[in-house]
Amino acid sequence: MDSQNVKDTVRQIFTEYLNAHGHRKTPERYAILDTIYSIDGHFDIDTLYSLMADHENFRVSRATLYNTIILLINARLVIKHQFGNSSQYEKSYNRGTHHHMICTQCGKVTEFQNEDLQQAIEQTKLPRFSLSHYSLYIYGMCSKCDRANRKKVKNNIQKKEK
Amino acid sequence: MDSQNVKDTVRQIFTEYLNAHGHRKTPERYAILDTIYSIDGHFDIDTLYSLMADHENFRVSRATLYNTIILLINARLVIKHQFGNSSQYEKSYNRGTHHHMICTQCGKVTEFQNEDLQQAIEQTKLPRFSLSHYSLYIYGMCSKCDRANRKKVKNNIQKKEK
DNA sequence: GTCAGTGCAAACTTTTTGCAACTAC
DNA sequence: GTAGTTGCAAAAAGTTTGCACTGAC
Repeated sequence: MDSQNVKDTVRQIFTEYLNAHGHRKTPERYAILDTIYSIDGHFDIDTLYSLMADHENFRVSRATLYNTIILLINARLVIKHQFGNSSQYEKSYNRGTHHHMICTQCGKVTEFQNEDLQQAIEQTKLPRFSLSHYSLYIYGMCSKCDRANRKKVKNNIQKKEK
Repeated sequence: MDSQNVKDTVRQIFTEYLNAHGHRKTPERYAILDTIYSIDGHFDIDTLYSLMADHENFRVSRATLYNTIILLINARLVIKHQFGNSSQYEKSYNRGTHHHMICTQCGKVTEFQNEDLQQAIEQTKLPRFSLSHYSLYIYGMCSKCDRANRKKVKNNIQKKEK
């Protein structure tokens, strides 16, 4: 499915959602949806705000962004993550399942895919719970920070032995 | 392992960590570690702050709590979660690995264990990354909300048919 | 015309930071 | 003694809220 096709489809899904819930179909809402579906990977409210002002030439307030994102989450068109300080979001329609590695030192987030892992999670029997979606966050140290840390520890041990 | 034993062990691990990284062994840090290992389940900074003031009779500033928690996370004695608005923490030593189911309706967080799932995640090869811990958050609907929802939908349909 | 939705600014919450005082080493 | 830590208060960062105005229905 190409990018324009996806945008059309999600716009339609959103329209149905808005109708079903008695919400108004404002230009702001569609502009936000469009912008989000132009972004690859994660974004936060601030990034979205800048993107809309700069590229879409459609200024919306942060309050509206927060309001609209909640609708989009409920319509299952956006998912919310919470690593680092600010909430991160990403489009969810037509996007391959992926997991996240988060470096506890530098905060860098890397995505990776793994079919076996995905299957294992999705096939798990859950006690009295119906799964809608999930997030797997793997914390640890990226190779860069790991190297820096080893060096530091080594130095401290040497210092002590003097 | 009984509770006091665990506390002694984690204190020792922390001491080693502090030594290795050239940090000082202050009474505040050990008091915080002790308090955390007296808590079952999740807690946030504010709860920890109150607990220390009320029960331990050891007042530490929030700034120190934030600072120390970072050390404890790096020492792998505490893990951090981010559901809801504020960060949630929990002790991690000698605590069974568990996953989280979060109800998107009522926000209730339930823990569950699953050996197969745990193995599948831990045995996954990660590209240029050393795992320290991970969090699996499964979103969906708990049985209670699910029932309430079905009822509601049923009522709406009946109402419509009148 | 009405009321949901928007923009703006203020309020609020959580976390970080700068600085003086303190203390572990 | 001195540099890492602490406490405090101020600031920053992210999000929510109240209110007047706008525009979708």
